[in-house]
Amino acid sequence: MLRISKLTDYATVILARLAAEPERRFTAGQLAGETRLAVPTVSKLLKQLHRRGLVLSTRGLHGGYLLARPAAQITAAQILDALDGPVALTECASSESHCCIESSCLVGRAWQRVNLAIRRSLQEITLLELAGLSGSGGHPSALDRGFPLLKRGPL
Amino acid sequence: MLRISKLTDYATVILARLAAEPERRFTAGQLAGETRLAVPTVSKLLKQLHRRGLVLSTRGLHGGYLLARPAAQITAAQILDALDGPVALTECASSESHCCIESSCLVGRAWQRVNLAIRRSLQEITLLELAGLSGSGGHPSALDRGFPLLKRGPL
DNA sequence: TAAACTAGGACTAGTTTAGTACTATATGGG
DNA sequence: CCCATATAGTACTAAACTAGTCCTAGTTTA
Ligand code: FES
Ligand code: FES
Repeated sequence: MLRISKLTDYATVILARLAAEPERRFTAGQLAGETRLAVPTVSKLLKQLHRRGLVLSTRGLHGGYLLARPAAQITAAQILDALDGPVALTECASSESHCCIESSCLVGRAWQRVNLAIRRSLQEITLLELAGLSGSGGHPSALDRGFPLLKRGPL
Repeated sequence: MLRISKLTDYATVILARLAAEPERRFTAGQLAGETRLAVPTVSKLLKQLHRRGLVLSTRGLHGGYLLARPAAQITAAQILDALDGPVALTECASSESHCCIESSCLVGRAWQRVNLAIRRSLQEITLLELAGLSGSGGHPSALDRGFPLLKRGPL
């Protein structure tokens, strides 16, 4: 019903691997080997992640990839945005695609609010947590506090 | 990044229309006319909604569709499930599709938890609110209270 | 210069989504 | 009884998107 693409999932796996050893520089091949993903796929994803500024890259011999910033500062929302782009929950409500109904439609706005709420939630989830590394630090996870999904109605 | 299908959006529009006049029996043609959607599409969606128990149908002359229960008792989650089925956020984590990684992957579980949290949220949102009818009643909307998206970590 | 990397884009196959059409079935009125 | 008007179900087509592969170009170091 709500879905993220397989590639986005893979990207998270890759980022999680990078997060586990923030100092180490990985080549696409190494990451592919350690995550058991196909090399071209990993390569493609890393390129995309680099373009969006989530990883740093070094070219040439002994080149490779590195997390651009601490895992705690990378959110689930950023990862999703990097790969799928800022697609809205509904097609109508997004950008300027004019839905034929639009005028008679109160629903679009409602979905849009739900969408925003979900986004806000995803911004609170860091790569640290996705990678299962959150327990180590003493800081309280964003997941530990209940946070409000939808603040005040009406939609 | 997170998307519901256009058809699901249409279905919501149709349901919202039904919710606005709960007593009235609409034919597929009438609903299509009032929502400015194509008749075959509306018809198809109504059939689906009937199969999932969200609307009641009457066949034959003077037949038509009716909301199966008060709009306040129909949730966004139910609507999404009715049309897209219970698709999980990630493909891996869902059902029994074995991801090639699986063992080395902590990420799947994390996404799954996020998914559950979102579902729980969507169960709190009723058709009443989606249709923009929530303001009329005196009852406090589920959206008015902040509710916890993710309770206790770690993922 | 040669080897080991990343950058970028083009391309293909597969799957999903959206939309349409057609047949069968139920109801009620003339 | 028969027909008009509805829904029920299924099957089909076209378009869009996803996943994955491949190839060429550019960059760095030994
Ligand atoms: S604006 Fe497109 S369905 Fe509401
Ligand atoms: S189980 Fe499939 S990517 Fe994690």
